[in-house]
Amino acid sequence: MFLQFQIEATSGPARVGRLITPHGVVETPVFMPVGTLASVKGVPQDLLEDLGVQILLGNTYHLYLRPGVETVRGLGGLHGFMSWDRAILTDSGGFQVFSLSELRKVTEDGVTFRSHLDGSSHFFRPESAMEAEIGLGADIIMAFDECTEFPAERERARASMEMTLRWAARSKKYFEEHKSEVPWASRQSPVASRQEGQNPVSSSEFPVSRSSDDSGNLKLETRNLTGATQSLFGIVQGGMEFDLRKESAERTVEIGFPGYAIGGLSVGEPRELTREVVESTLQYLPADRPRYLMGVGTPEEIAMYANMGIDMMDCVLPTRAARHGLLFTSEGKISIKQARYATDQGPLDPACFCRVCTRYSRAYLRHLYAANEVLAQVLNTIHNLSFYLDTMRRVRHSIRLGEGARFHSGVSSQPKP
RNA sequence: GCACAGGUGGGUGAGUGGUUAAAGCCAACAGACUGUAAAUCUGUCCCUCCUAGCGAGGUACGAAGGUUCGAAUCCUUCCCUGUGCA
Repeated sequence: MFLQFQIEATSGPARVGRLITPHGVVETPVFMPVGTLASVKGVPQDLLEDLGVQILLGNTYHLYLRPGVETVRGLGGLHGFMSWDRAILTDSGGFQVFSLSELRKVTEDGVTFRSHLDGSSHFFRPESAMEAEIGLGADIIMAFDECTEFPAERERARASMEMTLRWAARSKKYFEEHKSEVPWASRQSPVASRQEGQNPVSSSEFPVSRSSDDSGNLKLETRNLTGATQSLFGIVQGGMEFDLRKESAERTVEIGFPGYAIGGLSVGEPRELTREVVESTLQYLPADRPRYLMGVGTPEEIAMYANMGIDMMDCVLPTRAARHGLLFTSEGKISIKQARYATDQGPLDPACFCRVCTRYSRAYLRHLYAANEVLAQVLNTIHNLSFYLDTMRRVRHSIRLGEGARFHSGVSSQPKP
């Protein structure tokens, strides 16, 4: 097993650690920006590196539909395709079993989706999802699960959980038999750039040099990945039933994975219930493995869950909300479209030192949004991601200081001068 | 000056006798967004009042008159705009 998880400090249930993947180190607790279609909408990869992003999400279902797994594989897997040499995690498509409920049919064997792009029919089963995730070549891949809808009757939640468990075992079996087929197995990790020797922001432990060859193609340089494989994480389900969560956790752990995710949350339930389910589930997940809470949350929530012992989180909220004009700041949420900001010369968040807050006024950001300029989406997304990443930096810092139990969110937790 | 074509709510633009305070789109103003079918979606968008409702009044389709039980819609005159001809 290539993935290593080192816990460096703890504070109560919270821990700070390092997740060592084939494509670099991820400091945990971590917030992982979502790049469903091999792109964090609006933000180029070099900027993500500047922001300190160490791991990105991609989505198997979406990439399978377009551009297609074999296309991505042929271009060096996701890392090579999107020119991102840091870690990547792919979701299996399990969430789409939930979110595309109008377009799918679930059976024991798998799920038939009708493509939201062209209506064509596609069948996903644990084995084919694994095949796709192996082809995409992320560092961490997720088992194919059924994200149980909310609300769900207890018996429905149980049946769904049982199926996810069977699918988890099938996922693992297929993965173990085929994990050597990852695009970068016993080969070079393809990462491309046209500039030689210029990689000023890379924090990778495996420096990657970049150049183009005589044919003008991007030359694929290298980190040594000999023997490296992907890591498959299991996913706990069980609806909002505490005992089902416990059973799902224990039986998933029994199957055995290098990391465990808590899924099936943030599907419309009250936020307080989310917290209770997470809290009740965490105790059944092994302390020496990374714990990943899927689909969460607001800045306050990611700080809270990190302090409860969650190591990894992802959420579309910062990126989607940014594109819709909702910005997270140390003073709360700001809807930059509001008329009140039309002549506001102040920075978006006076306590934030991101490249947006240190350069542009609220009036300008509001204008960009109102004028429907693409730059509005870019700048708003950069700010929100910066705010989320700052939030996690502060959380990690406070855990190291033994203050993990304290509540931290974004720059507001910074001591005021 | 003559001949056509027009003048509708912030804009655009439907509507050509009653279910029209007047479609749709845009703008404007709010709100939502949590493993991305999301640069999306929802609401408000003439004024006043309240018991806040497919509520009550009042204004309103260039202007003024008229026909009609009833007019943005039909008629008359006037004003204005565009195009063509003088």
